[in-house]
Amino acid sequence: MARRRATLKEVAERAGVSIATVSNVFSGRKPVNDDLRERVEKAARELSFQIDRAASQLKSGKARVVGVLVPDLDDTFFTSLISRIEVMALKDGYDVIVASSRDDRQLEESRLHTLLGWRPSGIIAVPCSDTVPDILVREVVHLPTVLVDRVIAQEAVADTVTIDNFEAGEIAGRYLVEMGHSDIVLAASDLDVAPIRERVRGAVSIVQKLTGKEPEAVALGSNAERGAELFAHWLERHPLPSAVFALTNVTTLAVLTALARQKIDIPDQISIIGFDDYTWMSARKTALTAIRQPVDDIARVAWERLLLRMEGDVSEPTPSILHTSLQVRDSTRRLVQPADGETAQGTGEPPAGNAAEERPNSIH
Amino acid sequence: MARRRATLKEVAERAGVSIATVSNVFSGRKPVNDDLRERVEKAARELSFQIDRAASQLKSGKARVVGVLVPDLDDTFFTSLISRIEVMALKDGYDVIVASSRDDRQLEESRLHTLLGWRPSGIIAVPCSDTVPDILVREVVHLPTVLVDRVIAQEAVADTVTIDNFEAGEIAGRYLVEMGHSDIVLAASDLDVAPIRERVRGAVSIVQKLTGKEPEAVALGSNAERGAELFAHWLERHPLPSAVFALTNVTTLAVLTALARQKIDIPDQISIIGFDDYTWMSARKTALTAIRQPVDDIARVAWERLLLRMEGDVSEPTPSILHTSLQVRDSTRRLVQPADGETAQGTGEPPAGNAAEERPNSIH
DNA sequence: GAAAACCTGTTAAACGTTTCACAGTTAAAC
DNA sequence: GTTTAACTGTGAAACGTTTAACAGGTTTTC
Repeated sequence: MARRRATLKEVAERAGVSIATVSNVFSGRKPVNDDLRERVEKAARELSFQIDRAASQLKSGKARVVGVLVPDLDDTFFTSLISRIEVMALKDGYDVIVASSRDDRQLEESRLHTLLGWRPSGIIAVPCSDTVPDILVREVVHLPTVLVDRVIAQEAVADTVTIDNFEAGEIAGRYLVEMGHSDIVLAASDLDVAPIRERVRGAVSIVQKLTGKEPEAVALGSNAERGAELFAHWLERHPLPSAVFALTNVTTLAVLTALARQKIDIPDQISIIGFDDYTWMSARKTALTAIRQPVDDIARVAWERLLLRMEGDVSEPTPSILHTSLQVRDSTRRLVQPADGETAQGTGEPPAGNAAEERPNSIH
Repeated sequence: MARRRATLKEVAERAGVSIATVSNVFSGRKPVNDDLRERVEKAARELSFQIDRAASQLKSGKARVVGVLVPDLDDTFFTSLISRIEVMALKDGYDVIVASSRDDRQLEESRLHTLLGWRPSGIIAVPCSDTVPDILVREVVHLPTVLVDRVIAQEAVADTVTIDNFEAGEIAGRYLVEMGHSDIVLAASDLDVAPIRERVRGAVSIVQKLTGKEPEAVALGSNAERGAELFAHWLERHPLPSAVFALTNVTTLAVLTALARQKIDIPDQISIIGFDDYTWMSARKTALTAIRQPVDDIARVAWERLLLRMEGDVSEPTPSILHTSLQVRDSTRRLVQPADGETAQGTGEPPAGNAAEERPNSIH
């Protein structure tokens, strides 16, 4: 059915010029006289012509595509990342091919393989585990690659953009301790993932240092519903901790769901620090205190590094480590019980209780 | 830097066969003897060869790519859609190219244009307005196209997958009336968008029919933060309505944010029905009653139709209209004031007040 | 046992671009 | 007024595949 798409040749004939000229009009790599250019543009319009990327790419070897691989397209953190990368890529004239590994190492390899079939100019990948996929390790020499988020920055064979996960754990841990908490649970997704381990390490080390107690880490996976069940189950067999620090946005959701189901009040019965910062977190009566990842910056830095590489930079792999901040809202309650010793007056900013301070500390 | 990627020719030489044979091994379109096939596969592995899609596509004219265009990659509804489409596409051997129009008609045209440059086998598009972009209208003859969500099913030139927006409005409106509400506000995003208009029409008509009152529709745009401001502003100059029906997930967020900031209690001071169904909606003490769109089904139906078209089906454009359901949770309170007349006993399912019934109706 | 049919592999011609080398033509330089 | 340089346009050769047409060799068929 239907007529084939127009080609350079047809446009050239219609405009009465050579195909090289038409190509020049479209690629802009050589100047073309104004009237000729107009003739060409008119002809192209009439045939609703558009350059065939496959042919263009085959001949020029240049792709103007970047592949983006993430572990999960249902996780807002990754889609925010993609959203921002897409904007910047467009600005610089690149298209984006998206692939999801669904947290499966094998699928990851295979998705990466197809991605490479596009001969992309670059790859931005969030590996699903902290071991960089073999196929990427091999390609990294030829192909600009930026690894984001789930990477061990020091070990990486390519540029990396990560947050300071240890610090993130520390910030949350310190804040909780300053608010008088010491009976703290860490809602982790998966302890096999390096960044999560780091967050745990950070939180554990500071809490231990300041209070002598060691927070327990619970693994809730990366599905909110399942996580909620796991956490509910955990709650059944343990006394209620005074605070939970959720280590990912999914576990934040899992914890909140479980607590909501059991009608446990936040922050009166339990304090919460969440992870990531999304609109829904403040669209609640008790707005959520959370560790904010600078998604915009992560995306920007990742794109900038990739662009640099695609433009030919061959310097040593650079790790970029960005910093998180604590978004203080209402979900963390100051414990009134006497602090043990001087520990609560730790380092860092003052307990910054703007919102937290205001709320009545009554327990009902 | 670094060696070029291997080509068919190099693999052929190394395996001591012709390039046609290598091609056959990879495309599987002609059988190849086992020992030869093994030789080829070995050679390919050693050179880490992979078919060049550009060349393959140029020659064969077949792309095995579909373009997916959505208005906003930060909107979970669209990313869920993409996520599901990606899974199914992969299963059927297609890759996905994602583009976002950022709700901008002009950008939409241009993104669509680049998408077409890939010579995709098909397009799934969520237009940003209800007028189908010119470029698509022209292409629809050549190119399998499925229009999703923001379309007027009856007028479309291509297959469409939508929900019954009028019905969605009715369901929410009827439920609110049955719960005793008549002073209702509709939190719309943009009244220029057909589906939103339909939702408004549905809600207005049923509420008017059952109570004689006409709900007011407020336009809050498609950015949650801005929407929250607009709604807060609206709240300042109007008496508090007894219920709000938010017509999109973003306006749901906007309304909740505004209410949270003003410390207006849900459902004691105001009842809410949200739109879409996401984890965060039930991860709250007062879980949100909401109109649930069958995202899975929408994605599935869209993909199935597209696949059919890509396989050569040339029948008339089919509109698929899916149905929403009300997810009753705790954010809608039963009003105790005497119902005006018999109106509240309308049609449809009983006021189904499982969760809503339980909560104390005290106003504090 | 010859003809037909079937396998399996090869040769070579595209596909629609980009881009190099070149050819006119005009402008600048001396 | 000739030589150089600068500008614009064209011809034609790739790029790495797919695929029709064909060529042997083996098997089937009558």
